[in-house]
Amino acid sequence: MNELVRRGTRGLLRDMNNSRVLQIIQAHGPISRAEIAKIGDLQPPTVTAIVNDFLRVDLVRETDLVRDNGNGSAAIGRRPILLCLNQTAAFAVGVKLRQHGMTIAVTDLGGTIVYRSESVLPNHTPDEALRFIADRVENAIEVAAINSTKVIGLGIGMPGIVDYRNGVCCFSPLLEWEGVHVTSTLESILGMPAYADNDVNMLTAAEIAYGAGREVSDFLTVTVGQGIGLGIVLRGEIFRGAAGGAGEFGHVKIESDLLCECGARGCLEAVASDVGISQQVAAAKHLSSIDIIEALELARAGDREVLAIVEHAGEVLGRSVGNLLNLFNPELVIVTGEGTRAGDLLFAPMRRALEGAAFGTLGRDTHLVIQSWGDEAWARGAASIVVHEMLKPPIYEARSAGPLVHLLARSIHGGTT
Amino acid sequence: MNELVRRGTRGLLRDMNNSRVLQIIQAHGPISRAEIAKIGDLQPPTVTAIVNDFLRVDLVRETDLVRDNGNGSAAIGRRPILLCLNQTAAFAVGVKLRQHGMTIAVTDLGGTIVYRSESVLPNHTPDEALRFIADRVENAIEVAAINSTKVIGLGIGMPGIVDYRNGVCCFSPLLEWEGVHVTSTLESILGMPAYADNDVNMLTAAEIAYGAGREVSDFLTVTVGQGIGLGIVLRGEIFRGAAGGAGEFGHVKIESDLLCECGARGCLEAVASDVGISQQVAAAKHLSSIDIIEALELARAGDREVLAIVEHAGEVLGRSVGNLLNLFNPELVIVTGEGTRAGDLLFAPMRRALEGAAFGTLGRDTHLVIQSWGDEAWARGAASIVVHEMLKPPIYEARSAGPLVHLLARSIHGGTT
DNA sequence: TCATTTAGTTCCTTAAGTTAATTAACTAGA
DNA sequence: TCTAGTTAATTAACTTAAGGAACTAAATGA
Repeated sequence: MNELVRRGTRGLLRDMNNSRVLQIIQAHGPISRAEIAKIGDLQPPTVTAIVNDFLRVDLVRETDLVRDNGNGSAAIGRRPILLCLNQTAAFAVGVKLRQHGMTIAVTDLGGTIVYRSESVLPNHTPDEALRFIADRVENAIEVAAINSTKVIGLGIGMPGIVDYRNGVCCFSPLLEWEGVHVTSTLESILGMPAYADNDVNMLTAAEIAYGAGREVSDFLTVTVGQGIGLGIVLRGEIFRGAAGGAGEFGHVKIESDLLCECGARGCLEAVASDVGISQQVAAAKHLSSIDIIEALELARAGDREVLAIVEHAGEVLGRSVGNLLNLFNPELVIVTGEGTRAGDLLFAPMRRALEGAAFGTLGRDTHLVIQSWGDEAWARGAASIVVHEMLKPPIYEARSAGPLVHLLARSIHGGTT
Repeated sequence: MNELVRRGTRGLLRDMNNSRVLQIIQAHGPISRAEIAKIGDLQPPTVTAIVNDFLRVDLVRETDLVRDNGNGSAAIGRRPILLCLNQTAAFAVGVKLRQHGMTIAVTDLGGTIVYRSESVLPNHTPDEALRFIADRVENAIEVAAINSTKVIGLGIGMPGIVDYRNGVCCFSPLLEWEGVHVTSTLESILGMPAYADNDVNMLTAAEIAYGAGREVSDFLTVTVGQGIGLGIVLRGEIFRGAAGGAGEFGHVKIESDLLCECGARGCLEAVASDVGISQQVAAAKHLSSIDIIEALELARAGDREVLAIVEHAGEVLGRSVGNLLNLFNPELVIVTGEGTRAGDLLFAPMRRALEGAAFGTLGRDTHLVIQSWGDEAWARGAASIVVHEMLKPPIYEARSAGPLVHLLARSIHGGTT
């Protein structure tokens, strides 16, 4: 039934508690050992031992911040030594692939981008493309002047269906990739753990690590832009489905005859994405094409025909998201992507339709966050998947030792520079 | 982020390996210790120690079955001692609540029903109803002549939204329950672990334990009958959503004006459930009502009008299930419930619509099983949730010690009867 | 100065996986 | 029939990491 769970080995205990302590330090800012023990339900000696490992690797640092009770009165007893994550103890590389280009970002553990580059992705075979990517990554690390032993891994996001567990790009029409073994190739060239994922999941990972999903264990990320995507977070983990194709939300079918880019008719994407809306507007206005921004200006200017199209898009989107609530019952839905610039034009009808479609009180009980769009989110997201892999409880079997194990193991030999 | 994972305590290792070994014995039939060690990636001494615990409690028994290589030629070396689960070492009680009645079933670990009873559920307050249920359960155990120390727990399924983790029935229109603390009440009366769940999830649990989902880690159970329900299995675990309301599939909205029993318009249930179909047929034939069986007979007799209604129901159902494939990407979809008696009348158009709605090759890659309907499935399912709780890896924090821990702990004091 | 309180460490114990050696039970060939 | 070879299962010694008690450190306040 569940052969994926790790067996009970001695190392598992330490791995789990390592992750537990590190996660607490990361989440609860400067914090004392005693407080960690309390929050994590661990024994003080265990915390001491684990923290010592982290201090040795310089992953965690002691601050000389003096305790303050808030009300100004100093508390009794020995002052705690506050610990915080050393954000620059390690770095992660994020790669976002597009149809003809790629963005590379190097971030520290806090998600701060320390280096960024754009490249044109030459039109080669998958294998050549991967070699090119690896070359650009090596170059980025060099130019960013980062000690390569401090790089804990590479996250790479791409459009299409990706088998995360095995690191294989199953099917990507835009890249024209099918069954490409992404991570194994990159790992063997670069010598660091690599993680490949669908691009929407990269964004979702950023939400888990730094965004609105930070405090929430079950939420959905809906991306509206050129296409419509969905990231699913269950129990604090990104859910990817049996073979990695979960969340093809844009190709959910609704009652409509509009032709989608995927070749099918009636996809949500064909009605409610930026591309879908502008195509509908172009057809209505008898134009060969129209930019989404111009289309929205027409709507804002009060063009009834265009308004109706956008409103309908909002309704359809709202109903589809409402159906998601029925299925997933999340605490939170984050809507993001370039499409958020449509604002209330799209989201007022969306909210209405959403409450109508959700079962019982689900529509009112679920928080909805419309998040304005930052272009750097993709890049941070790709890197944050690596950080996330480092922090998550190592409960399931993995292809290889995770970033944290690597980091701790390395400096047993290497010393503490 | 993920405070739900258990901390790394010494007992965790043994708990995890206990579960691992027991699961292997349960799944792989009569099996030797050596083979368990191989499959489970455990050391032989660990297996021996764990198996000894199980033998002491009589949960597992040694058989004198002689090894046979299949080709008749006896193998070299010492013959393995084959182990198998003692199905009657423990019993679980399952309760299925309906609007005005309840079914109680007592099963052994293999899911064999050893006792079964029906009761009318008197129309009382939730608290009185729970007392009544507890009374009937105690009676059932007594009449079934089972040593009460061998009863490992109670599973109770009900229509509506149930918070499984906290054992609370949040909202059940049929029972007129809202915020009822089911398990804590039953546990305190009966003195055994209790688990409350949505009724569809009970069926799904049965599929995991004994059905088509036995070998599959990600699948969906779609129940078609009076209503339409959905059970979601991810990584071998039933997924219940943030507050237990995941899987309100019957109230997913489609393009339709039909009024659903829930008060909303356009629910899938209003179009494609038994009730929905017969209501549509009744309206078309200008009858006040018609039985679903008669309606299907009309269709089989060739009534074009009725055929169109059933066909449309199948299409809508297929499109909705196809959308589920896009979202969950399961390996398998099991369709079950009374509605399966409609046969190809409903499922031929369903299959067609399904393939059209699923993205890319998802429709062809996913197995679809239409499962004929056994009435005892609900009852077995409720009990099997307890068995499932006993077998599953104890990775997450639980309200109290699970059934396996209970069983092993009890007979340290009690001896091995 | 000294009792009190909270933080953090040290040392010993204990549970449970790990390893290697040992015993058990069997087959096949000389 | 004896012996070498092989697989199964157990035993005993070892190791790791959590658990717990005692102890040191550092602060407050009378």
